[in-house]
Amino acid sequence: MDKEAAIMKVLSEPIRLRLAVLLAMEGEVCVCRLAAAMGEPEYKVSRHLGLMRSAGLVQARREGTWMYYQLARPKGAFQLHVITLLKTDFDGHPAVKADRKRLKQADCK
Amino acid sequence: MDKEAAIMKVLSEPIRLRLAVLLAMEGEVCVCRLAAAMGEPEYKVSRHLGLMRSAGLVQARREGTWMYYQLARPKGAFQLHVITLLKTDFDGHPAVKADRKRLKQADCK
DNA sequence: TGCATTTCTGCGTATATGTACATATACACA
DNA sequence: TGTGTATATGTACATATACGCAGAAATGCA
Repeated sequence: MDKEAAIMKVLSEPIRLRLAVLLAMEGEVCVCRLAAAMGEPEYKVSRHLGLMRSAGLVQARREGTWMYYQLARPKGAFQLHVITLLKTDFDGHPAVKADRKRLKQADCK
Repeated sequence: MDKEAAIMKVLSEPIRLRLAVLLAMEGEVCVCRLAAAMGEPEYKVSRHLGLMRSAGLVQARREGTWMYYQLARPKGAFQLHVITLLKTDFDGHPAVKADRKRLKQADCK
C-alpha cells in the first residue's frame, strides 16, 4: 500500500493540501497565480508542485514562459475518491475561501 | 488546514495506513494481534499506534495487561469521510487481505 | 514479594523533509 | 544575440521522522 500512502504523504503538508484543493476547484492555474493565492514565494510553491507531480497527483503544461498545473486524471478508485473528498469537504473552508479570493485577485502581471 | 493535513500525515506511513484500515474493518483489536497481523515487532506497532492516538485517530482501552485499540469517533466531516474511504477502497486489497488473514490466525498466546 | 506477560518509552543513529538563498533554465521579444 | 520574465533547482542548514535496542512501566498471579 505504498502507492496509497504516498498520495497521503503528498497531502500531509498544509501548502500542498491547499494547492490540491485549489486545483480541484479551479482547474488549471499557473504557478504565479498559485503563489499569489497561497501568499508564499514562487520558488516554494514550485518545489511543492514538483513533488506533487512526481507523485502523479498533478500534471503540468507549458505555455510560453508560464507553467499551468492541474490535477492529473486519477489512477484508480483511491485517488479518485481522495480528490472527490477534497472538493466536497473543503468547500467553504475559511482557508480555502481566502486562497480562492486571493487567486481571483491575482494578476500575474 | 493543519488539522486535516495532520490526519493525512498519520496515514502517510504504510504501517499506519494498514493499521487504520485493519481497525476500520475489524473494530477493536489488541496490540499483540495487530503486531502479528502486520508481521512487525510489537514495539514498532505500539509506537505507530501512539502516534495515531496523539493525532486523535484511534483510542485505547486497557484490559489487564492488554491494550485494545479502535478507531476514535470521527471529529468532523473530513475525518469521517477519510475513514469511510479506508473501508470502501481497501476492501479486497491484497495487502489488507493478507493482514486480515494473519489477524484471524493470531493467537495472542 | 517475586516473576512472567504485555505494552510503552528513552536513547542514539540514519534518513528524510522543508526552507531560504542564489543561480540556472526555458521562453518571448527586441 | 541580448535582455527580461517565469519557473525550476543545487546547495546548505535545521528540524522531523522512523528505526532498533534496551529497559521501564503496568498488570496479573503464585
